[in-house]
Amino acid sequence: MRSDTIHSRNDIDLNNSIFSGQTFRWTNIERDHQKYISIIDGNVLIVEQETPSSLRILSQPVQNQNEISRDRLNDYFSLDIDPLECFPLSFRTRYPELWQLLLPYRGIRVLRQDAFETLVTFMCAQGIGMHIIRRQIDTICSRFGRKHTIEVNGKPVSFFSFPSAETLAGADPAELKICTNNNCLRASNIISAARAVSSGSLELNALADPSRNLEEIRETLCGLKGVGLKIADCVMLFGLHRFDAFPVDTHVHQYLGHWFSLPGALKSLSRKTYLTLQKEALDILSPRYAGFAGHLLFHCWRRDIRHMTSF
DNA sequence: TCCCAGGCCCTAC
DNA sequence: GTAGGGCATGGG
Repeated sequence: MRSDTIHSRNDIDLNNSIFSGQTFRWTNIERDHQKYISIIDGNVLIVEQETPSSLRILSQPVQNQNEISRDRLNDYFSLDIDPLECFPLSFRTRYPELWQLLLPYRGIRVLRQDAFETLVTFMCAQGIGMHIIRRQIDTICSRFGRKHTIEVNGKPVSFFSFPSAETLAGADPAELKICTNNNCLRASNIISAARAVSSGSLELNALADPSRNLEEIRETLCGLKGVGLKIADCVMLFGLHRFDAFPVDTHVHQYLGHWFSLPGALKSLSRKTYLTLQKEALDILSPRYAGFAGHLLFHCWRRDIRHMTSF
């Protein structure tokens, strides 16, 4: 297994940052040592904290694929981005108390994840708690993904990769329903989305072109059954690596009212309210990094104000 | 028991 | 255009 170390200008806290919610595919295998495992680009990766600003990564390619490069890891963990610089000076001066509250969250990264995996993940995240979402993804992987067993400190550890679009396109709806919290409609929608991707009628790679217009991408994604504004924005932020995409979920809806007193936050989150709130948020945050900044606000809100511990 | 959790969609008005 | 209910389950 190859070992590598990647560094960041900022502190990185694995337990409190990278894995705090934006991905459901990293699993803690050694809580005492903060050791996590996942599969990225056909490589089994084990990540642990080396120093406050560096990660030690053990990687092993699966199925004779090439080893993952250091550049790719820096890209995946978005170490090219300084989270605090995602907030404009106007924000820092206008909201000094909130700014102080955000400083401990400087280690939070928005991972540049796989688009299809992100799409399915957020299709599983409708109106239910974080632990059920994680359970759904775990079950999808264990039933439809490929099993990999590697050795960690002399002990075998088994892990499942996320299934391909082709695999989910051919999934039995009754079996997928077991994975989607018994929700038939959700299972059916995921199969439809997988068929769109595997048949080529939905080209996620083309949507990842950074020169493309956000609204145009969102319109395409919203053409899928079971995908609305929020899920489309999450796919753009986490799966298409568009840090300018700003999803408004129930928590964002709440903090936009609490911290910024946006009048739209008092209304229910209809399509119209969603778009209004999003536009108003972009006036407060830097448009280029609104989604990245929003992710720090999201976790700060959940942990410091709502005192939620799950992620 | 009740409310809400990283929503979406359909119906009634 | 907006409000309300269904989908589903579990934790606080």
